[in-house]
Amino acid sequence: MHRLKISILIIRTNKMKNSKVAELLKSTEFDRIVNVKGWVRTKRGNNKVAFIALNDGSVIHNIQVVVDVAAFDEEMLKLITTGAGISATGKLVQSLGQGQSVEIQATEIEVYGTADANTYPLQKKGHSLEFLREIAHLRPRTNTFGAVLRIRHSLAFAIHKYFNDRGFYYLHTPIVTGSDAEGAGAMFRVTTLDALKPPLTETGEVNFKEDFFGKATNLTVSGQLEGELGATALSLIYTFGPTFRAENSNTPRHLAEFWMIEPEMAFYDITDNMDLAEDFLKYLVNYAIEHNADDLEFLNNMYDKELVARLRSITETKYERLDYTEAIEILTKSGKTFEFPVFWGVDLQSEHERYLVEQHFKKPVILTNYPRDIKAFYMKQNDDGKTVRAMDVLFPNIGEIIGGSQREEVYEKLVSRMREMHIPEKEMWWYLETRQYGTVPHSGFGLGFERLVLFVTGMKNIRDVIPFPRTPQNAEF
RNA sequence: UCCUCCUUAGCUCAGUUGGUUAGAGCAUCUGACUGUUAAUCAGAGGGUCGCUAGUUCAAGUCUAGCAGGGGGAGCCA
Repeated sequence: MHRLKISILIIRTNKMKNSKVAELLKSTEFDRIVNVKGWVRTKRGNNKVAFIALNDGSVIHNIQVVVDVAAFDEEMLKLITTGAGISATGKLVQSLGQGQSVEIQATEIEVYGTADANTYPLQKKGHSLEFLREIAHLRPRTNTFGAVLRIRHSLAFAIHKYFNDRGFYYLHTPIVTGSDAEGAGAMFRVTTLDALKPPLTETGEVNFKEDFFGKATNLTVSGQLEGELGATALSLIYTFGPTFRAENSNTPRHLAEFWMIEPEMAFYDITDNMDLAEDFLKYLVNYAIEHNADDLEFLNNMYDKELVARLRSITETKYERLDYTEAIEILTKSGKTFEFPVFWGVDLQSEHERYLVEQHFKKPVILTNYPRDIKAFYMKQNDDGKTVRAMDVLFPNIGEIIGGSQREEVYEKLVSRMREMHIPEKEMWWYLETRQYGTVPHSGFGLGFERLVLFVTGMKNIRDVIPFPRTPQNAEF
């Protein structure tokens, strides 16, 4: 009986509740024994007392673990270097030193895993974002990437919350698609055929009838067309999933694999669409300001002194809405010489968009009614015969953050546009049937998730706002 | 894909008109120090100067090719 009691006690001690750093730093319940587990950021001190800055990713701040050197095994303490994974138990007290409000006076420390200081690449200071990109498996352990990843999570959660609270349904559109008519860029082929000797047809072409799906398939470049199928049944839907583009784009704003949010709304016209886009963006930015204040403050101090002010202004200002035609007038009258000449009918270049947003209006701009020849086949045609009800939301620093439109719901108009643009009607029979049976006005848009995260974090390169970026010639990790 | 820049210690970077033994801070190791805040102080170890070829008496430095990376552009989200 006696023994049993002792063993139960031991088990209870070992299973003491682990507290997250975030929760301990906020606590005012002092003089209790707590346990915290995490990774060592730095250790400093002298031969009497050592201070361990411990981080577990729950918050950007570290908790200070105070170690009475005499009370611990010297060899064990030597194992505690930057990067080591440890568990520390001790009394939570108000800090005796400056710089932090609480600290833990350690009574017990367990080292789970060491990090050899001679080879561990992360140090206390001085890492470039370029270097960190090459060690993407370890960079989540840095302050910067901790902050970015927590903000990324918040925004993803806020997207679901925003739509759920407003009666939208999350629709899972396919990742593998047999339709190559989406027209949004080069696609990645999905196949189980032998790359060296694929089965051939009588005319010598690859015979995709023998492929897994019995036809040529690719990774999706957009969930929009399937999204429209959902919206013409559930009224309000959104998609939020990975998207793949095989473009050879090497820029700080492009990824081959990225995440996209695509709401699609029945009975919405282009104005409803713009209202939703503006309200949505303001909500998301505001959500981050409210829920990620510590992380934003860190990024503001380290990378971009105007970050928080810029985020605030985006939530407070009314976005400028104007026609493409008016934008062209502003640009031609601006007196500025652009690298790419401006005239009615051209697609706006980055330099033009940047001028409108950053210099002329100094706030986000929503452009509408673009020339139909530079926009997709499914956009609602205006009565002038020249323009379509497209809308692009342009943001400072990153340019186009949202692209959308009211959709063409009139069967005849849609078909004639498809013929003009050589979109294969036969393959798109299912899309066309939404216009044959109970067609209604509807609208939607696409938001590039990483571009949103880029804007909110103030990072400069899109490869730094996704854990494991996929870009041309790079699919490491 | 086009234009342009970069590559020197584990990391961040200096390195003059080509010239003897390539430097600093941080990190590491040793020592000192009773509460540190990127701790501090003293000392030590650490380099095929991205790779290959060339020019030259002599190349980290000049030239070419290749590799990796950055920035700008296009395509777009």
